[in-house]
Amino acid sequence: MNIGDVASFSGLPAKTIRYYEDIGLVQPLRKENGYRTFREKDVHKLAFLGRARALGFTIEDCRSLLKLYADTDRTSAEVKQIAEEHLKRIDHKVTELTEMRATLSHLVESCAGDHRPDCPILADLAKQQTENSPTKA
Amino acid sequence: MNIGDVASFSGLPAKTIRYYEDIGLVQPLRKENGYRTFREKDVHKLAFLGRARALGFTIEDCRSLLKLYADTDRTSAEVKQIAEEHLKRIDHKVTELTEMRATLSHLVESCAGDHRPDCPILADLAKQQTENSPTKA
DNA sequence: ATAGGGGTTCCACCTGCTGGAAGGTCAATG
DNA sequence: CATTGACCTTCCAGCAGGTGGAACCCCTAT
Repeated sequence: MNIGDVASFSGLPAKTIRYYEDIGLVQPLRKENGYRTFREKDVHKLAFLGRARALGFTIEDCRSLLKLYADTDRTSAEVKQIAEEHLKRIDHKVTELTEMRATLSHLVESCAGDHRPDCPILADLAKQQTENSPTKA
Repeated sequence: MNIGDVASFSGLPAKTIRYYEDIGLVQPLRKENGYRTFREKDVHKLAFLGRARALGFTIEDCRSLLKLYADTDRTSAEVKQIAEEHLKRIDHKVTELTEMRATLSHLVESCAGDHRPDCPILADLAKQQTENSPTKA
């Protein structure tokens, strides 16, 4: 299978597939002419990657998951741990976004959005506040 | 005010402040010795930036917001539009994450997480599926 | 004089691709 | 047999939004 076929089959752009080879996630063979040849298992791996990425796993997570997938001596605990950590990351992000959303939608609602310059959104962004604790540089 | 003072005052790392100067968000003066000197208004701008970034606005949004802030001929409609677009982005992201979360937590729950290798998480990631529509390369 | 805690620049790296240039290959057509 | 067009290849640059580090200067206190 050439990369184009794999791309349409897996839903991943050819560029991404090449990138995945670059970072060592898949190892397709090469034909005489230099073209990549993807075996069943390569295609399967790429589909796996596509699904894992769609669930938001990082590339490093994917690497670990693929390793575990290939390792019949794995324990499901190892897999679950990765998934749970990822779940935590997702929850964290959602919380963050939800807080932003709350503040922002409040501001948006209070803004007339007309021809006048007065704007509570800008006012809020500009308002003086008590000193922040410094973030580590 | 030196950069360190501004950093602890605004809560932004010095590195970030330099970066913001680099991309033209703030224009501190320079002392004879090359040190940056931040005026009231620079510090104010940086605080503004810190708050806008904390609400998730992109740097380009921040640039626009600062411009509007400085422009007394602005209309609140212009500001509101930026905020509303950002709100939409946030909602989109939350939806995305929530869907991931649903799938993922379902998988995590179904996984024993013990010493055995059988794992529904891996099984799901590996499962054969109907052909995807190709993503544009 | 020296030590430390500022500051400066510049360059590389992070994540996860994506775009584009410059070129090789292959199958089909004129 | 030449050419066209759709493939494929590599490599380099760039996106966002910083962050880390090296190598160096500056200022104050001891």
